Amino acid sequence: MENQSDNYTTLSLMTKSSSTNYYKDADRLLLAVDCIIFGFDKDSLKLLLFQRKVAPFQEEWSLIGSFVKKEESVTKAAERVLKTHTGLTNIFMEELGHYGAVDRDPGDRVISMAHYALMRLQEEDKQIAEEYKAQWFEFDKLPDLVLDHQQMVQDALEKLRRKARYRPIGFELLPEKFTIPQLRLLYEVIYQRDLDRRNFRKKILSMNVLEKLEEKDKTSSRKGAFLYRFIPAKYEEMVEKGVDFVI
Amino acid sequence: MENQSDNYTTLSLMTKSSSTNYYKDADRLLLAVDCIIFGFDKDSLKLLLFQRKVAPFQEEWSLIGSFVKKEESVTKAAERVLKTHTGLTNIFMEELGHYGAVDRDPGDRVISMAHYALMRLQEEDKQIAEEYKAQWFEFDKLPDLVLDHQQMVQDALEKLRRKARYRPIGFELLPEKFTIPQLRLLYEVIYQRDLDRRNFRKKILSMNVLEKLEEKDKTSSRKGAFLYRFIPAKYEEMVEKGVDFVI
DNA sequence: GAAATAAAGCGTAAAAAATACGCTTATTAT
DNA sequence: ATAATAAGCGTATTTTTTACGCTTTATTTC
Repeated sequence: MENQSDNYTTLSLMTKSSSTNYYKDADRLLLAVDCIIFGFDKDSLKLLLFQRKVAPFQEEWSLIGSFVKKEESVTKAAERVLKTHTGLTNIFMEELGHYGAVDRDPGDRVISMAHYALMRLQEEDKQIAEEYKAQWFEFDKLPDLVLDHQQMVQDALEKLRRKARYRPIGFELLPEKFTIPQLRLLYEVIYQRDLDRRNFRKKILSMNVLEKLEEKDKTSSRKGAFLYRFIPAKYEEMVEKGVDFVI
Repeated sequence: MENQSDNYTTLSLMTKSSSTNYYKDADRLLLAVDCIIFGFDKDSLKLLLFQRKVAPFQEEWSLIGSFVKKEESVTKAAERVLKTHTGLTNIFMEELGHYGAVDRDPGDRVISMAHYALMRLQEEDKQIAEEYKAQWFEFDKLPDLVLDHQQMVQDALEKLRRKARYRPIGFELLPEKFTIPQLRLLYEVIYQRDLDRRNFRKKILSMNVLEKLEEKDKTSSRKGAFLYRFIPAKYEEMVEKGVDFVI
């Protein structure tokens, strides 16, 4: 399926379009995807990193990434990267933007399409990461990263903040069932500021996108807090009505 | 400066990184930039298109675009495209996103980095466009476009709307001096809905980012309306103070 | 040159949303 | 049984948004 040839001309002859040979004068470049993977674990934001396997900068900390192959879409490449390093699919992932400076990678001219993803973290995920030689870092204690990955991480956090304000992506970072205080804590971590306990509850409940369950979670308080579930259909309904989701 | 070789191996040997030959197994792809250029002319939104010069789809209507060259950044490529087709530089331009489906271009595997740009339109610009074989179309009377360009245009309009709501990019579409009613009309065109004359004025003036001039513009009413100028420094001040720009 | 016209511009009131914060409730540790 | 603690509820206050009447300034028409 994947073509391992490193000779472009040969490869070109093997594709359907080569016969007409349009665009033959254009430069051919290396295109990569890099993924900024956010994880949320109880009360802190984490980032998935791994030690680069190839030179240059071998063994240094890096975002997970790969080159885009000729026969896969950029999106598919990003999904492949995620699967390769976490074993997971069906994770919320979105384009962040391109990083295309000529000299961003001393190894060669490489343009990277950065993507960011959100996932809920549980013990099993940490073990899985280790299996795949990746590691979760506290967001505010990151090591130095290769190339322009530091910049990507910073841009991704900004995008996450902006996006989370107007779209219900925060739920991607929580387990299916969560309490209102947990949800609030998540937003406090993302925005790095306190949110009023009572007003936050009022606001989120007034949007009518949560279903209250009978169970309580008692791991973080004596009284315990009721569990809720996010109902995507109700969110759609809300959008239809023209009401905004704003936190 | 530009390398015209279509043989990757040869080209590779000529670059600084080829000696170490990192990444030699990765596929090399064609990367393009396409630009969605919005123009605003008195009271209507327009889009710049041109007739494609190369096969396939030669002579059909297309966004302006080009392949990214090995020795230029993606951003520089987008600026080059704009300059080539309008003669203009220093135009507000921003990344829209990538279009990377494997079969999006039957000519070859091409990934496109779409960018959108905003510009004020005056008579001279229309003539310039003609010189460059480009043409301004009313936004709601666009011809069929090649490839996935229709999708790009639709996505760009959505991004423009979202962005214009929270960032002062609307000013990019107006002449340096403009009246409040003109500014309102622009937003009405972008959002396709009426905005209350009096409330709009109140809101925009309360932000304190405009400087009132002594001159009046009398082209669109008997009474005439005072001209204003957008002061970027005041906008920065506003951002510093933590006040939001929201229309 | 007076009257009619039309958009620009100003102001005020009502409605809705955001914020601040006191008080009650449920549970557990002592 | 009581103290402690976070969850949850309610109410008052402030701020923002929306609706819309009225005045002003210049032009066109008669």
